Amino acid sequence: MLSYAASSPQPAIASRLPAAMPFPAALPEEQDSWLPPKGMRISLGHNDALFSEGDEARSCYKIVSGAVRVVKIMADGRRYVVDFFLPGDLIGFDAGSTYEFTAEAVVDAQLVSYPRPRVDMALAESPQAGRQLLDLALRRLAAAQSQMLLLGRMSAMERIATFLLKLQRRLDGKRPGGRTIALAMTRLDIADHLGLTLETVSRMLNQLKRQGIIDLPHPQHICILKPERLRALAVGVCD
Amino acid sequence: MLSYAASSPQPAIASRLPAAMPFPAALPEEQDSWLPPKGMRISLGHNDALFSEGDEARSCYKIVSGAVRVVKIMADGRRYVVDFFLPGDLIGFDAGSTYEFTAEAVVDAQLVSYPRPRVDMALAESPQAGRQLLDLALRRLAAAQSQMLLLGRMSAMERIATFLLKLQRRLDGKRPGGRTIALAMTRLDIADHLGLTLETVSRMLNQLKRQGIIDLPHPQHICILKPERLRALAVGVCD
DNA sequence: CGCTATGTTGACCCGCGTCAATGACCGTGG
DNA sequence: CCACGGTCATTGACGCGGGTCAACATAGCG
Repeated sequence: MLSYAASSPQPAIASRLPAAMPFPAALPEEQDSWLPPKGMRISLGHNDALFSEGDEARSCYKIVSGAVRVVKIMADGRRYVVDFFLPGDLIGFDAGSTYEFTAEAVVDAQLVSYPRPRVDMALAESPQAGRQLLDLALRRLAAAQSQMLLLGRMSAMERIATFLLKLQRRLDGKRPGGRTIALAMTRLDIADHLGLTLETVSRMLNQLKRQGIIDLPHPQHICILKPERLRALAVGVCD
Repeated sequence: MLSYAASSPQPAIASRLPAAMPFPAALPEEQDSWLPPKGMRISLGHNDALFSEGDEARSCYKIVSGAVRVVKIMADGRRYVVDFFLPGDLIGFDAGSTYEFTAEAVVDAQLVSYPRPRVDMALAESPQAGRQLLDLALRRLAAAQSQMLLLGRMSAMERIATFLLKLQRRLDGKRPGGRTIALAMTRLDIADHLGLTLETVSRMLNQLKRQGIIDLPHPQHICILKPERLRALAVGVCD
């Protein structure tokens, strides 16, 4: 069983220039015009923690660049990656008084922080602000439910195929047309998100490559050659 | 692979008297005082569908008595039970214009329906109504996330133990003190909720019985004899 | 009473986890 | 520029947890 050394708990405030930026800069993705106009800028380095399970929830954050993963960890070190957050995504708005999971930068990332009192004020003022936040929560809930179907009932190959397609659609909104996915996360991150092991993820990806369905020019770059076959695999048409 | 014959799609409006009522009558569980005062009463018989995936979302519902399961079904018949809903619970409030899963009565059930236009009106009027609905959505989201950890990373025994403890806590709020859980759902329902098979659920329950941790006086009744040992199993202390 | 739905139990097997060895890549310092 | 060490990915061998299949038990229910 793996255990994960907790990286330094305090966020690295020191600014860094991201060397390689696998994800494009933010577009105004989610409807969050209701947020307070200006928040404090935060820079995180590779694997830095933004907050940890149990921390007092002081702020919520919007990703500007890079990528963040949200993880839950069991007592014995088993890890589950609840979700990956990309530029434009809002994170931590669903916490009560305390965060119930840990957030870490997958790669160097820039965020904007919105103190919760400020957010609550904005919610109290604008009637449709609450509505938009509710809609966001409901979208997250729907996504969580289809992830439960994936974890509960899909084979390894179906999970991988579903993940790749979903990731492509997400990135397509930002940088449309690209058939090549620039992966920010490692095989282990993907495995912990899909309820698999990193070996299984690697095997499935290379099996897809051998079948000519995807290409792997670089470990972190996945090129989808035959989306329709991937779609068939995601629905369970065998091999 | 099992396939599930779709029961008659239209809800059985004909009233029935529930013969055995495994769940107690509703208490004012969730804070939903903001709901319109009176909604239409609905009675469902065993396995009747309340609504199906793809139906136009006209209403949301509150369970008065009985139990309802919410399921997602894959093209080839694989099934996942997203959640079970007990008296006091609100169902269908998270739908967009159309339901994205099917709701069926586990046992005979009574519900109250609230037409969505009526609900939207209540939301527009009261400022804290929206806040309470948001809180409800966020509680559901948190529950979904811990279910993902269960599905992605827990062994069969850990899933069963976690499920039993969670179910007991839920029922305890309504009928406190009881060490015996009156199960409304079958082994298949439980299996489809935990990402297992009905045989595995049966084996694990009987293994717990052999170890003296629970008793099974009747297939639908589970008596928790040693909650602390169950709690240990849920966290992963082996056997 | 028999019919049907549900639950139990055993035998077998396979998909994926586990363990281990090797390879590719990258930043760092000599 | 290259040697070195660390991280990540790949690949193979092997085993096990839980899925699959099948037989039988039990319990409501007409």
